[in-house]
Amino acid sequence: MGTGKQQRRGDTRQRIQDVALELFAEQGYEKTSLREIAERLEVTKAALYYHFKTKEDILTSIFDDMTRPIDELIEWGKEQPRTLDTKRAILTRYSEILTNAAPLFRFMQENQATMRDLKTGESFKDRMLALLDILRDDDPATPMTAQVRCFSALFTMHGGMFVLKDADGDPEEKRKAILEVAIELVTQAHHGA
Amino acid sequence: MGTGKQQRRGDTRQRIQDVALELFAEQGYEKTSLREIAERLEVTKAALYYHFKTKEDILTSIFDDMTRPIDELIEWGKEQPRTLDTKRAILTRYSEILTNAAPLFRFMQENQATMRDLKTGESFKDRMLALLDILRDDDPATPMTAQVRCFSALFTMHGGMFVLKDADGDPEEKRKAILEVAIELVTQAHHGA
Amino acid sequence: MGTGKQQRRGDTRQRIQDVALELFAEQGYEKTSLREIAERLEVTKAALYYHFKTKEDILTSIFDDMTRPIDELIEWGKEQPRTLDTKRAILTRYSEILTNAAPLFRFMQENQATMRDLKTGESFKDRMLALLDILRDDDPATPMTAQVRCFSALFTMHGGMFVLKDADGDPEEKRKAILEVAIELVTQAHHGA
Amino acid sequence: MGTGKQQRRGDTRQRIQDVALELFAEQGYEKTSLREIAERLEVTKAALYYHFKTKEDILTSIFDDMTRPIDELIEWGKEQPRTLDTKRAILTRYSEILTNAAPLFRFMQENQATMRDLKTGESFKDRMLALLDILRDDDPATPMTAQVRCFSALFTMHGGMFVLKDADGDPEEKRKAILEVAIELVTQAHHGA
DNA sequence: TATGAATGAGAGTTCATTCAT
DNA sequence: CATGAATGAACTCTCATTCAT
Repeated sequence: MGTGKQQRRGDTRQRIQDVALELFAEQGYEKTSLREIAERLEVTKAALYYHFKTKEDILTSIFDDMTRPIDELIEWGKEQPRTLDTKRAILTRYSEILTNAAPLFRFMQENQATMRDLKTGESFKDRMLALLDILRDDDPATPMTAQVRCFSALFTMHGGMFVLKDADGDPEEKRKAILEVAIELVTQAHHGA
Repeated sequence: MGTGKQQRRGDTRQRIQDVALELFAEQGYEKTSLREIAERLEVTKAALYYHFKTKEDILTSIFDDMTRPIDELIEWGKEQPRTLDTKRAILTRYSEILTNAAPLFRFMQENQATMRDLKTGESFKDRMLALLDILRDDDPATPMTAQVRCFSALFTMHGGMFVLKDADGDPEEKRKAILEVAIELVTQAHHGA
Repeated sequence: MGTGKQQRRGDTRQRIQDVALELFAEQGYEKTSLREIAERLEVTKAALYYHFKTKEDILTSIFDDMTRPIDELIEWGKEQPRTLDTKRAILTRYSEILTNAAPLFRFMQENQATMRDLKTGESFKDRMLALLDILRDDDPATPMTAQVRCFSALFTMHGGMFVLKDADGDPEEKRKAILEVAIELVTQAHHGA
Repeated sequence: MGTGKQQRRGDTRQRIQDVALELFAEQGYEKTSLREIAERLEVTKAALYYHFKTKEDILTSIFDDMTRPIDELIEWGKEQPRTLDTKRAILTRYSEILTNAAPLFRFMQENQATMRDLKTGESFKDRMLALLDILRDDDPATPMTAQVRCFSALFTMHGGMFVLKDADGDPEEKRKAILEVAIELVTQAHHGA
């Protein structure tokens, strides 16, 4: 209904990011060619290069926009006392972040090999470790199982998103169940288990 | 001398699989070219095609060899009563399988996007679901959290492998800690939590 | 402050030529992109097209400005008697022209393949032949060696510029030595050797 | 007459070098695309990559074959006494080398900007300097003009090839004239002029 | 006097794959 | 049991150029 090329002006950069993430998540980073992205947008490949310096740059730019909430969460977490309440809050907020940026996290989950040699991947790993640092206690007496529980909580949340995608049931209910289990894991760890 | 090309006769097929898995795990499936594999083996690309029909075929053959233990485990599990002991045994044996074929599972973990459109990937996913089916009870009254706990157990074991790779501590100890947490999760699920 | 964009007004055309010649001489014509030129000037590529019709046009314009002295020299030379003194004067003045427009001549020296299919290149070659015509005598009895000596004189002057650039010694002294040899070559030619 | 694809087997590498040099000399290195080379040979671009690792590698391989005579000449020259006879012999033999590999030297002459950032170019420059070192005397009292005469001799020979290409007269006669002038220049230099 | 946005053509390069020998 | 030679399709990326604003 008239939303043709007119409305597109000025938002091309954004549209590239959207379509790219869509395809990256759908097919993987390596298997998605710039030709595909361009075709789906009905622009030329060269147009992509007007807005982004390289293919990797497209991906990076998507991350930059979407990982800001995580950085804020980490910063906030670092300033809080290491209480169980803090940890619960971290997980709760992280669960929301995950939900809001689901395609991006699905992409990461499924393209770890690719992420590994992208600068962006490296920095994301650092963020995860920072979150882990907040969840677990630095006490050297902390048993190994407690550490396992903590990363298990994180993994459960990440994995849950797209595993339960296929399962039946209300998405919101599923999300809450995942969060609940994650919180429980961290709670046990907090109590030294 | 003597360990040169002489000894190599006849085991080329095996050597291709070894090197291929090594590289696939290291760099990802898409980013590993047949040229690289051939070069590292000091044979020509064409030689690979004598032993395998396609690139995908190399990967598939590796899986065929290595997933047999899982199939046996599933078959065994299906015939057992759905007791907690059975589930514990499943997890314990699965932990060993994972350890024995670590590079392969690391590969799967990091190349999910690739796995998705390989026939092999599909069938592996089926195996995972079969395992899940044994771990969780089919009772429709089973709460969602119980289901989450089950796949969380599986995810924890998968993820643990290469997350704890970087962490300090004795590998065997780490493996046991992971298994312990996984069993606990399934136990809770078994009790309807 | 004050030497910023303010002072630049109106001399953009000149600045483009300067930067372009700089880069053309440094990297060659083909390997210098308009993007580079624009970036170094902190303007957009499109701005270049406001001032010049094509890339080649930029180069041509530089030549037009800088080859005028040569045209004047040729014109002057044609009107003079073909004495040895005239030839000496030609070489002396040409040596000065070369020194004043060193980057341009370095560019030509090193980009002959490019020059060949530029209209400008063709016309420059004509100029060289015109100079040669003045230096050598048209007498059909002139031995081949005399002709060789004449173009050798020209070549020596051209090549000297950037060969001796690396050598040690005072630049002005080197220039004089080159001129001296060139004059000697033409002198010998003039005397029929 | 039956010299179709049959005869071509096994000499593809050589044919690529031949055609490449032909085109490089004709149009310049940058302006010659691999597509052109491939088309003229009636093979695909990929075939070129079977025989050579990169475009630059094609050029390098041509040089490797053709500069061997120069290396031998330099080696020979270094072992000789620095007499005038030696220098004359150097020039004479160099003149023959130049004639035999005329297209290559024409290419170098006209693509100096390109040569400059090729490893091959660097090493060729070294060879020229080595030749110069033999021609000129290391005596610090040697006047600048003597040095100029020496490189002028070399330049004259290089330049002569393709300048006199257009001129009228017997090629062999022209070559001899050039050689004569070059020898004279070096002779004068040798006598301290 | 310039810019922002885009294009079409083409570059060099790599890939999985084939097949006669 | 393997190689040498080649292909076709695709890739990422760069270029000179255009044009409405």
